[in-house]
Amino acid sequence: MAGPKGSKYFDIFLKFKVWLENTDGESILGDGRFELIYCIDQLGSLKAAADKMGISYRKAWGNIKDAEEKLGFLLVEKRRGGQHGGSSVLTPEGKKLIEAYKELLIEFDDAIYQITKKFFNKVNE
Amino acid sequence: MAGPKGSKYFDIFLKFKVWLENTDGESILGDGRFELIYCIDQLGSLKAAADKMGISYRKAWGNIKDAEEKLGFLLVEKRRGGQHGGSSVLTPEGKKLIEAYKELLIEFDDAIYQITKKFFNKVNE
DNA sequence: TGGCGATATGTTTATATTCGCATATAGAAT
DNA sequence: ATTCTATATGCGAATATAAACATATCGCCA
Repeated sequence: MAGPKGSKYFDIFLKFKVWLENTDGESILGDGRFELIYCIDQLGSLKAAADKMGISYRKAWGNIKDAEEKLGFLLVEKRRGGQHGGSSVLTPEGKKLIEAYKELLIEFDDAIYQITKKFFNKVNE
Repeated sequence: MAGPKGSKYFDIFLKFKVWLENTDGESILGDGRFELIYCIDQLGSLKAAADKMGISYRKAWGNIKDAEEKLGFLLVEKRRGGQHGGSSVLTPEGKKLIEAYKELLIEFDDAIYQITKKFFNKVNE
């Protein structure tokens, strides 16, 4: 599930990417961060999610914090301390976001398939 | 015509980007380069196109060369010397590519509009 | 043949991003 | 109290990307 989505035709690929931006044109959330949020939801921990994705905890934490600051609300409810050091679970808003995004990607894939087919037909006319 | 395309909802935007890649995962052509090619077509000169886009000739030339190398065919027919120093016109392949890309973007915009409407409805449920 | 203007290209400088190191803190359990 | 582990965060190093500088070449025309 890593890397941008896209369609293939012969040896050239038409790729696409979707992401959220705020009014200042700053990137808030893209595929990578959505996947990270998804992993947090699955694993209950930012560290575990970072490990699973093969990125450093520092980076994962920075990404979540940055997204939350730009969105203006929390995506993850974080606790620290305790027997297991701490934990992270999604807020209702975070949960809603990944659900909506998941469906978005499915619909995108559908649309892309149709559009790119036409594109390559045209290029090879 | 600069910057990524997208749809708006309240103060958050859903943006998208499309581009071509080769089998090595190298980016070949995106919005910027397509616009550059379009300008060359309009102006008949790489320098004039670079000026119009506000980028250096060095950069414009490098972009075109890079794209051509990765595609394996020429996008622009270049001539140097002569009364006016030289000129650049699109090859038939280059022309086809920008035509197809132009239509692609229109269809993308359509699809995006529908999909993002649904996305934001879901997020705000 | 000398000038002009666009193509052609290597080299270097600057800027922006990302990565990773180091370190602090919370809090349940023993 | 001490230990254990995940959250929290500043900062300098390492890369990647882009911008800028410097020159060479080509070929019509005066």
